[in-house]
Amino acid sequence: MDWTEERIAELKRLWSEGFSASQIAERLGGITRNAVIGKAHRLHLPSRPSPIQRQMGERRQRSRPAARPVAAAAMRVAPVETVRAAPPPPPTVVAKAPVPPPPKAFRSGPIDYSSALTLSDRHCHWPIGHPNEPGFHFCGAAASPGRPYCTAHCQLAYRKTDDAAA
DNA sequence: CCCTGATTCGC
DNA sequence: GCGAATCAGG
Repeated sequence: MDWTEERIAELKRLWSEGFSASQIAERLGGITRNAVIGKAHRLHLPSRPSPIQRQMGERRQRSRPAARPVAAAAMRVAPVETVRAAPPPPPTVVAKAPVPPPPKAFRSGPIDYSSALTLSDRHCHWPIGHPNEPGFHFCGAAASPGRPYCTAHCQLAYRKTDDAAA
């Protein structure tokens, strides 16, 4: 894979939005996180503080999950059937959501997820982008143990408050 | 072990 | 310039 203008732009965008190198690598496809990091380094992209701590400590990097779009897109893309399993509630609205949404439910459905990652249970199922848009994909980062989302998105989806120390 | 980004260095 | 291997770390 060569670094086209588009890919570089995407790299810069995702990198600046706080996505991990592996996330970016999967998003761009065909490259490893090493390649991403190496390229980012060469582009003189600002380095991020400390990898993990950033996820845990801050939650500024919202990634606009497709809460409603899923349903809307489903209607256009294909007959809705099993897609209704709503993706995680929007960060701003999830404030007091008592129970998290079902994990993998929204993985299956009429929507063409060909662009989505091949997610294992260990990877984040947080939808990113609009299901009907080209760039749509699932987060794909390492998920928290026993959870469908990565640490960053878990906070948005579950609104945990008991792991302040963690 | 899982993961993270940073750096090195042969290509 | 590229990125695998490696390093240093949570």
